[in-house]
Amino acid sequence: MEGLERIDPWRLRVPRRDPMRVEPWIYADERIRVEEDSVRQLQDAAAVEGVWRVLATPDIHVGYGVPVGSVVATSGCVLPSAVGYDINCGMRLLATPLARREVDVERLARDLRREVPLGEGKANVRVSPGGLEAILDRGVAGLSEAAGADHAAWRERDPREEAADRECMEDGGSMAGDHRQVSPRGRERGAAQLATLGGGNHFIEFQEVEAVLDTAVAGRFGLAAGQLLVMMHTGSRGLGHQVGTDYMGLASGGARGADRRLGVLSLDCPEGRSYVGAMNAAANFAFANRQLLTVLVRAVLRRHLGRDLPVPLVYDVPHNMAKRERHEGREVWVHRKGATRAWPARLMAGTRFADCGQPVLIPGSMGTASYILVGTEASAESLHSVNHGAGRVMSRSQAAGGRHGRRRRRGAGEGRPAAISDEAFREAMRGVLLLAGDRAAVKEEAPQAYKDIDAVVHVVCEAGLARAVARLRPVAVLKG
DNA sequence: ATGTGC
Repeated sequence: MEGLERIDPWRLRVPRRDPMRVEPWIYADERIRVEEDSVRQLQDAAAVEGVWRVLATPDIHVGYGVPVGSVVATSGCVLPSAVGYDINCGMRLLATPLARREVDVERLARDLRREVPLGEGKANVRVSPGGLEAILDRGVAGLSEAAGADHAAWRERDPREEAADRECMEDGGSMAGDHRQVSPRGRERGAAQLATLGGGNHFIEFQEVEAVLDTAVAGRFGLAAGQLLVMMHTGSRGLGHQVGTDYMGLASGGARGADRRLGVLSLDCPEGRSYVGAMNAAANFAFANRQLLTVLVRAVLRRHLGRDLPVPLVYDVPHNMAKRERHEGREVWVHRKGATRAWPARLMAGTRFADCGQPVLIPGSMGTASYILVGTEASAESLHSVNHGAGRVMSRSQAAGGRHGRRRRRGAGEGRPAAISDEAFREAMRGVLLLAGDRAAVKEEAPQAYKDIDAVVHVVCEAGLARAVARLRPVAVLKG
């Protein structure tokens, strides 16, 4: 793209000019498409008060104010639009001890579909107001206090298993949340939404380990070729969305640059500290959501494959979150929006990953491979961050030809790339069982609407930010 | 992403 300067085969520079305060860079090679509008968003983010670093991963694409696939570090303030609406949207991977070929995956997937509401606006587990407060304040650690929900996802929890699970979650599945900073409307939206999947790119997928790329680390993560895994991708649902809406609105009042969406909240003011409490509360809700979905997944696996089947959690990683971290000797707020923390062994001291580094879970698009990576010391240059997925190349309406393909516009719509045909979609999904909550909407997530995950992962590995541990192949996918 | 938009 014009205006970008190539640093080396894996890095592009966005030259600094007024009013930018810092110079962003992008991890991308010649195969990675970088939209002009997403570069403009990086330039705008680089002009925000208090900004210290701006960088983008190869899955970069346009987001609300700040691109998805970006890392923005600030000092003294937070930037809610650099976290986005789906606070603590993240990935979780469960391992089974079984080979995919010895399991009837289709039966499992169809059974799980009956347990998990798919799509937007769905409800499942309802908790009391006090129970919700415990979850918002302590995440997975608050689940045992939030007793009383009459639901299988609650009754079938195993406290010992849950304690072991917490050792395999970023921040132990528990941030310093403050339920009082979540608006009543946000709490209402979340009250009955635990153990739901949501829509868009969220999924639960049965996968097979197709290739082990680092035998030693894969062994440490409990992964071996041919193994059946369950991966999930979901976040904080309507509750997190409401937190994002409330605080982006609050921050926009003080926005100084061209884009009103890029308002910051100073941590010297109550509003900034409130956002941190509310964001952490929403993050806790998302951790609890993935935990209760895990209970349902385990219940289905055990019903079919044996009551005592071990189904350990490999790891749980957020990819939309702001966290206070120490980088290059200073305390900064690292906002990862569609970017995943990738800590090397040294930074995992005191955890069960102290000898190998943090598992990094990278989904491809629907119907394509996913990857397990591990962080490296060299990822310090990206503030220990990698991509979060493949990244869009087509908007939703573009992929489906209008909202769910129903609206086919003439005139203004002419000249834009053609929508994905039903035949091309079927071909791309060949060999993968697709169970979709909304048959029309699912085409918005077609593989063709996304970048090539192999190319994206290639860049972060070649740039030295992570090492590839395993490549996973989808077998059956549940979508919203 | 989202009880989905002018």
